[in-house]
Amino acid sequence: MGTDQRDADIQAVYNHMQVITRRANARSRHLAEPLTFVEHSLLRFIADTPGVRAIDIAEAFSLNRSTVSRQVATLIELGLANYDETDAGRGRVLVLTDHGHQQLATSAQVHREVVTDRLTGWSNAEIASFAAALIRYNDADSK
Amino acid sequence: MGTDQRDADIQAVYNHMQVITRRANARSRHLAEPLTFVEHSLLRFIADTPGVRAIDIAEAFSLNRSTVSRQVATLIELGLANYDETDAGRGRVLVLTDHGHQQLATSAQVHREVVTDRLTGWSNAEIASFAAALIRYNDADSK
DNA sequence: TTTCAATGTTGCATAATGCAACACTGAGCG
DNA sequence: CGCTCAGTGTTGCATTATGCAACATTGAAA
Repeated sequence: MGTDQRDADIQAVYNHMQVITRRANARSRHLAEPLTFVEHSLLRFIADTPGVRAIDIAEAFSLNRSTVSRQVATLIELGLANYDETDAGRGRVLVLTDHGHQQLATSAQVHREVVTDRLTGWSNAEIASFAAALIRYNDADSK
Repeated sequence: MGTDQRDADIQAVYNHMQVITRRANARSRHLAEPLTFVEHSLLRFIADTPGVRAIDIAEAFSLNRSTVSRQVATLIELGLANYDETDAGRGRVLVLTDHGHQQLATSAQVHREVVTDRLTGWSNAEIASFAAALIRYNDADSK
């Protein structure tokens, strides 16, 4: 009995993550706030990962090098990122420009507000618990 | 102070959902199990929504009619869905074929197993709570 | 019965992606 | 100290998902 319920709950987890993904994709096609979904993801990863190179992004996102190469070229064209000229070593290290940091902060705020609306009526503890579960879930995939 | 923590947790919720979306997209590009991400989503929506027409799918998924038209054509070519010939009325009602039901069940099982692995070490109560939070979160978006 | 709005389809364009071939460069070896 | 090669990045070409707009179809209502 406990097992059946557990399986049902696991199925629900998958189904609702699928819905989240579908809706996130749909939203990202229509509104490209200050930043595209791809741009936001990349900037955040660069900001959070000191010494990161294009190849690292490709691995982290399961994308082809060529795809990342083009996306990074776009970020640089937009003045959001740049190569760390002070760096020596294999490959080229990416860093955010001031503009990049600023745009990322703005974009994050926009999205945080959307999520805030959707979490109306949730207690602080419920949100904290939800965030913790999401983090735990993602950590399990990083292994 | 509670507010700061709440904001931080909300930001974490967004960030980790972004990761989930990114990874789901990446996985769906590489492995198309028995079914593609799009196919699985569509079949599940058709299965769960009696009397559904292509236009309903377009609205639910925020896709253009033309896109859905082509995707549905693919499902029919693959023998996964069909028009309900017994139906009269505006538009054409979609139903799953036996093969469609079967493939959806198989695909759901595959994904449930993946999720099961990632939820190793979680108690039944923790999973139930996570599923409930995801459902609650998605419901808030349907309004 | 006729008309029209709702629904579905198709031609054309765009964006994201993969693959493969090529170009560049630093690390380590002789 | 210079050479070679593996690691990294770029570019040409193809594919897929998507949107838009024009067109086709069809049931609902006058």
